Amino acid sequence: MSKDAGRPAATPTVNDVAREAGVSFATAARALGDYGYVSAKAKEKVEAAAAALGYRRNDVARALASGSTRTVGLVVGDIENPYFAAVSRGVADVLEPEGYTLLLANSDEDPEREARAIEAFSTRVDALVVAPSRSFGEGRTQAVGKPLVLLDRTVRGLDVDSVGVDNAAAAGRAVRHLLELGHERIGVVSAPGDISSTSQRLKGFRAALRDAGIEPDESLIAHGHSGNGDPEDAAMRLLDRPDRPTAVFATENFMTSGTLRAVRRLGLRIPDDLSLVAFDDTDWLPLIEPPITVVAQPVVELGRRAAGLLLERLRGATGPGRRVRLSTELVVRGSCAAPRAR
Amino acid sequence: MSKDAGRPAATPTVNDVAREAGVSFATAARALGDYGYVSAKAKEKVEAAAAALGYRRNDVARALASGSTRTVGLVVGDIENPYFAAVSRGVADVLEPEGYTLLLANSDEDPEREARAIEAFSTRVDALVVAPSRSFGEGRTQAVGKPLVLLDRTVRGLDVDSVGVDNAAAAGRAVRHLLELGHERIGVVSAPGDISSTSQRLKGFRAALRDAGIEPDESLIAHGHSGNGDPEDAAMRLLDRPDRPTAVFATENFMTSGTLRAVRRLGLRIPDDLSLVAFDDTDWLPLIEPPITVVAQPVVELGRRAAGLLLERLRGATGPGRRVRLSTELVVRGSCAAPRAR
DNA sequence: GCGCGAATTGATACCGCTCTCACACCGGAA
DNA sequence: TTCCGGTGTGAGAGCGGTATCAATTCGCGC
Repeated sequence: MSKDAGRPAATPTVNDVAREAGVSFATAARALGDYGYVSAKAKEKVEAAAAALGYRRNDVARALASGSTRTVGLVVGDIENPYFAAVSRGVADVLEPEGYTLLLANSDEDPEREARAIEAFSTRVDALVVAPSRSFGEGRTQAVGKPLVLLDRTVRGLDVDSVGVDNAAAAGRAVRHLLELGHERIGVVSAPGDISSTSQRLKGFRAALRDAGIEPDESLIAHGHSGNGDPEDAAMRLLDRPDRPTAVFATENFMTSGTLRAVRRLGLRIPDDLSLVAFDDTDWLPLIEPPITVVAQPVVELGRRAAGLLLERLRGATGPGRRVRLSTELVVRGSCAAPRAR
Repeated sequence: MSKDAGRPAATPTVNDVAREAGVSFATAARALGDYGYVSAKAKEKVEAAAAALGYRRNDVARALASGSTRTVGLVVGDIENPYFAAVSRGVADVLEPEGYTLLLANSDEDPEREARAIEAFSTRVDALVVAPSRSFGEGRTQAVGKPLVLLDRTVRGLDVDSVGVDNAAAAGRAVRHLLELGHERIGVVSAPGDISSTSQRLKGFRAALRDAGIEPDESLIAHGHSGNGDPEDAAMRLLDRPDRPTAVFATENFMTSGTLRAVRRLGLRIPDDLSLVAFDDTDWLPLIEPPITVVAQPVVELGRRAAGLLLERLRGATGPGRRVRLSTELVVRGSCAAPRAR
């Protein structure tokens, strides 16, 4: 019995460790899992055996037995959007020190892929952060039955935690900046309007105009999808016409770069021929000539707060959904000027 | 018995479905799991019951029992780097249709966080894609014992699949572009040299100079970390001196934007005062004035290929590690010109 | 009508871990 | 000495699936 050849070649289990350490399975499990009563001596033996065998805990089994995966899922619209990339960093920053792992899924702003992602997550995560698409229904979330935080967007009639900014107010601030410079014909290059954050921004845009006594001209609102080229086309529709607006508000990262591409293609000069305010700041917007004026969201902080809310729920907090609304900042750079006399 | 109150409130299991459908557990499991023999009638009953109860398969349990998680882990250096964002999209594009879920972890280019991420993944994924940090050791991967694909970088002495580009050749091409324009004092703003892809790019840089009969001047190579501000400082060190180079090669996204910030701060004009070639293309580099000339990697395709290799291994392919080297493209835009006479 | 392989079904042994129990032991209070 | 609460340990029952195997039923050729 002293010479037992043929140790299990595969990854060792608690059982193997127990045998090696000369204790019962239960004791080994306690030592390894760090719960219950274990004498210092036993713990030491077990740990030595574990090290010798190269034991590593099987998280899948642990999750099944304990009912907790120590994992959080994040469903974003598009990871290539710097907004989401930054948010995901914020989420991970808070979650990782707590021992949680972040799972990420791209919905590509496609409700069907979103549904699949949530479905796939439903049994393998403890909680979810979702940037909900247009058709994000209650059905989905109820089915999940786990802590959920909505990111950036909200869903009518859904009483869950959410994190974002006051999109209408932020957009209004951007537009007011243009109005104050004297612009009256202001166009918008917008993401699809069925996303709640976008529709709020449009609402803020219209409200700001009305407050200034200007009736919003819906024909000056061009919509593009975030796919390749589409935002540029939308911007072209808006700018390649004789009565083009003197200023443009771009509602989101991809719309901003699309607008800039169109501007370049048309040979327009900013801010002489066209003023531009963008929603969302990025690394590179200050590097454009002239640097672009933006309404900046505290992106990383948004992620942190989302993770914070989740953590509270995971720790048992109950109660109605909370709305965290962080404030935005108008960063004035060089892309806006008074409109030229026609 | 016809009236059974108190159905399980929690998410139903196969057992609940079986009871509801009036079949045995085994049959329900087969119908739900889509394996073995099940009569059409039984399957129908089970599916109806599952729908009625709102059954959803528990992936954790399935993973434990089957030994496969249908999940792949991706460890990137920094998700905010467009390079990694694009690669992750490529990986997901290939994996998702195959029924795999993508897990993502940020290492922040920190060996310790990388180790933790891999550790956390080791038991919950079927395979890994890793952009290895400097100190990525064999120990780590052997311990994992699962299909592994190295991304962008390689590790000496590690015989595993890897995907990337010929960094030395690509860098050489960029530098030659500058040489052909007549530059002789060429500087580099570089990421840390202990990352293999970066060191290869530096190697290519030096080789190209030597081929042109120029002895590389190490003092013209400035290193920055990808953290905030650091790349800009590195670029400042290089550019804010009387004998500054007439051209700069930026080895990576963050180095490129850092260089541009420094250029702007110093009031230099591109390409009059300084020519610039960057490694890696992004959405916005064409929008800079002048648009930046780059060596572009097929980023999404790199991710796809990595996923492809993984899939083959997951299907049982064996054999020595394969190296996939995709080709890069020099995209000449407007940021390079002949050096001005001093 | 009988025989035999294929189709179908049920029972049950795991997967590797968590967690509840029962039991043994120990020292101090009664 | 007896009783008792706190420690330490081992047994064993799940968690919710997958997979194997034996038992039963079905269909069809002869």
